Amino acid sequence: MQIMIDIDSNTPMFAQLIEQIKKAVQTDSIKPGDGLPSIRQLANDLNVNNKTVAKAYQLLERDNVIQTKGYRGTFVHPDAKANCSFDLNAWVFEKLSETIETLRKAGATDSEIRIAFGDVINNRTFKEKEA
Amino acid sequence: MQIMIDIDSNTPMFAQLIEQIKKAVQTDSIKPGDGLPSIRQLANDLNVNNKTVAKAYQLLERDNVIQTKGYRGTFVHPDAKANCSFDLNAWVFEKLSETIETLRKAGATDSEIRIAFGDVINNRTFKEKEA
DNA sequence: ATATGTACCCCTTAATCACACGGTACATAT
DNA sequence: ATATGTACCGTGTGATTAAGGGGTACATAT
Repeated sequence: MQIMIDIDSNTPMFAQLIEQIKKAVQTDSIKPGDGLPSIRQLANDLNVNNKTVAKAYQLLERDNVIQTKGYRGTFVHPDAKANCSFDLNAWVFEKLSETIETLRKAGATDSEIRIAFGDVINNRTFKEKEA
Repeated sequence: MQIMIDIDSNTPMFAQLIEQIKKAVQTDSIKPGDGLPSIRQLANDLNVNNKTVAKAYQLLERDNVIQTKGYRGTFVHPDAKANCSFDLNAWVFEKLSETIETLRKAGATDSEIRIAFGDVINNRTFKEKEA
């Protein structure tokens, strides 16, 4: 498995990592149980920050594509191939599309929608905007 | 009907205008058919920009609280009092809360949700991020 | 000692946005 | 002429964010 990172790409580096590792799983380039390079090592090889690799690994583990076993390292998840096919971000995109379409049809301004969205995601209860 | 604007308030000026006009309707301080000050005049009285007043008026008209009759001026909507009770922004807030809660429970990161939201509301089709 | 994932603290960069303002112009009708 | 709502061009300010980096530390186990 070889990973290439394009610094000048429009897609962020951690996303490139996720893409390529998923592709490696889908093409059987790496199989369940295989060990992945450690965060520090991969970061060093690619000349990126540890946190960038760690971010990619965390998201991959959340999606059950890889598994981290503490001090023992990181491994490909048993059901990696199946879990690769589900794209959480695509699903999030769809759900938000539906909701926003509803709000727009109700006459809400994009600006209003954006503000309400910001309030919700920052756990600001409605109309409670302090100084 | 008297309107007061607090420049230093945390709530934007156009929102203050909406609040006070709605309150004036709810307290029968102004009644359906009554004429409202013109945009330019109210802006001048309050020492704010025309566009700030215009924005408030447009939102009030969308919510059927007031009615603009072109060159004849702006008037209180026949069903103003009833339409005042419905707060579109509160409804938008609720709808977004439900959706975001669903997404969070599915494991989506707030950052991921924010990015997807930005893509949707800017009419960027999924994963089509050009340079 | 060494390596593992992980969790904090800090920072810079570029981008986006709400809010408000300024000006200019238009068709409408008085 | 004058006033109405409306639409378009622009400006600037302050806030928020993603992405990435730098550093330091921890418990775990070899």
